[in-house]
Amino acid sequence: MKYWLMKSEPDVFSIDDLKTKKKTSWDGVRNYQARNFMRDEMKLGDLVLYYHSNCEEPGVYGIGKVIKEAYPDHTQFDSKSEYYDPKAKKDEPRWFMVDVGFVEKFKVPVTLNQMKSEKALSDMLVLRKGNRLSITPVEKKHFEKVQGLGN
DNA sequence: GCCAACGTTGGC
DNA sequence: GCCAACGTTGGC
Repeated sequence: MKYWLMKSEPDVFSIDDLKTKKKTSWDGVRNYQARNFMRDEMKLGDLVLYYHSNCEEPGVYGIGKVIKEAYPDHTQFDSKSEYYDPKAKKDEPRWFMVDVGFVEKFKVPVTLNQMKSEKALSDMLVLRKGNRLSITPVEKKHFEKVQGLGN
C-alpha cells in the first residue's frame, strides 16, 4: 500500500465537500507526472493526505482513500468542459482519474507552516520550494506523522 | 495582486 | 534537440 498527497482548492472541492458527498472523481488533472502517478501507481486502498491549496490557510485537512483505480477522465472529450483536450482520442485517452473516498477530517488542520517547522517532515516533496505538482507520493512515516498532528 | 518556479509549446 | 515565450500554480 502506498501513501499520497493530493491538492485541491477548497473553493472548488474541500474536505467538507468530500465528507458530504462521500467520494469524488479526481478529474481535471492535466499534468503528465501527476497523471502517471494515478495511472500507474495508485492502487485501491491507498491513503491520501487531502491538501487545501490556494487558500487562506494551506495545509492538510484530512484523509481520503483510493476507491477506484485509474480510468479515462471523460472531461477530456467534452468540448464544453474547461478540461477539454482536443488532442485526446477516445481509443487512446490521454488523461486519467481515480475515485477518492472520504476517510476522516482532521480535528485540527495541519498547516503548511506547521509542516515546515516539523523536522520530521522536512523532506516531504510538497514542502520543496516551487513544487507545483498536485499529486505527490508520501512516505509512510510522513503520512503517520501528519495524521498524528491532525488528530 | 505579485511573482517565483515550473511545465508546455512551437519556431528554428 | 534547443530554448525563448508563454501559461499556470500556489504561497504570500
